[in-house]
Amino acid sequence: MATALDCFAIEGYRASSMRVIAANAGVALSHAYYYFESKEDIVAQLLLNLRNEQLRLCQDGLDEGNTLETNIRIVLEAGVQSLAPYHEFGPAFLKLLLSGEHANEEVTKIELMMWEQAVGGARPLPPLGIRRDLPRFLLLVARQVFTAWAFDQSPEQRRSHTLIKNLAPVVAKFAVLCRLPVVRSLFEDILSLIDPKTAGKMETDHSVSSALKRSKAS
Amino acid sequence: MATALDCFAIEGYRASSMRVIAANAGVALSHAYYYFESKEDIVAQLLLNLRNEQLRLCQDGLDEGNTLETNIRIVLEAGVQSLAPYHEFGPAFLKLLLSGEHANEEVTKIELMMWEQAVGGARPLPPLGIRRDLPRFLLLVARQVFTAWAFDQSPEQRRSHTLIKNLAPVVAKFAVLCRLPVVRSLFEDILSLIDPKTAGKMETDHSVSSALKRSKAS
DNA sequence: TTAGTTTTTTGAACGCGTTCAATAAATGCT
DNA sequence: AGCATTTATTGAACGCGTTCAAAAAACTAA
Repeated sequence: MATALDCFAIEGYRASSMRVIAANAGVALSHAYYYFESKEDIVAQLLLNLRNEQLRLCQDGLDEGNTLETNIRIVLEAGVQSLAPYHEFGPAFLKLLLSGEHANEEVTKIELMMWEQAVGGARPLPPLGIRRDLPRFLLLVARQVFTAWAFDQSPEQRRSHTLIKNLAPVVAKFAVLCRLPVVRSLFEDILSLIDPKTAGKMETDHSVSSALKRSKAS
Repeated sequence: MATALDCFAIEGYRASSMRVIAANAGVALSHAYYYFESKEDIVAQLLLNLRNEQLRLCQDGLDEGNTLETNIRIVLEAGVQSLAPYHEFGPAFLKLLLSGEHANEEVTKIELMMWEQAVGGARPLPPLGIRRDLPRFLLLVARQVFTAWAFDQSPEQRRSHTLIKNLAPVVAKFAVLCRLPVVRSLFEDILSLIDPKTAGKMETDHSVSSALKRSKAS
């Protein structure tokens, strides 16, 4: 594992074939598959390591009574900072996360933990009504930033940094606006979209007509 | 090309290796690379074909004075419907779109065209202030739905259909809420995030205060 | 017709991720 | 000790996407 990570860091993704990693570790190619199920497996472990580093990186900045906006920036910046040396892994990371396989539950757990700290440590505290769900929403936003970062071809991923800088105040502002009932219900609608709780019980196409009726009624 | 698409439709993605496609077309393997730069190239053309089919599919439903919500649903549903036979291509499609390579500009053009029709043909018309930018915003939303669809493992991608059904009213509602200045500025902030027009000249964090001031002033 | 040039088409090879039957080494049991 | 069984390690192979120099065919000009 250590050899694989070194290999990744030094030689890069494309150059770090299974053969190269195995050779650098002094074992046969096929022996690598005795320890790892696949190459994706190694990438998954790398991502987990990097998320732990992100957690460590941003732990200092949080819990100091910052603005929510500042905390959002701290977490996101720690993310791109820890991932920066492995930017070429971006698409592979993304595929891993989106496909929902491997041990990405652990990754999600770490990410959620960070966002809970970011929300809980923010002063002033976000509106009470959304305080509980805000971390999950921020996780969603962060995944979006991650997607943008993964394919960011600008030098040193400048565009991703700019995105973070501009996105943080928007999200923080949105959180504040959630005090207004209209915005608040929007927030809840968005969150309810991603959870599979109400999945798989409607059958007919009555939804079309009902949608028409509803929009006419309102 | 026709053989390749047939192959994709009949045998599926994984089974349709370059060798199989070439054999089915009655040519040598290397000859396929005389016509296509890579396998990704074929996938790109397939996606373009499917977007054209989506355009054709939803052309009937639009331009009939539907609600914006209905139009959103029509376009999104036409999307998943046309893509359904090629669901296993999802990750490949996604990588193609996100990496911004190949002829995906043409794909984006078609998508934008559909959203312009969806917005322009909606009755009542969306708020004047956002009418011009709404298509681009909807394109953004659609890409998000596409991402979810690509990795949707539920039978017949039910979850994606549910997502569309629930998402459409939320987005339509958001569009209506854009009459409120606070929500409207949120909308503009989000849109300004994705365009690289204001990229690489801001240094200070004045954007925070300006955003707050704007929401207070309005 | 013939020679030269461009366009099509091919076979063979490369490195990749992955699999598998086989051997070698370590371990447990009596 | 010796044998049996589990664990570690290997070499060889498979199919994949891709490349490339060279052969075949088609075309052009004298």
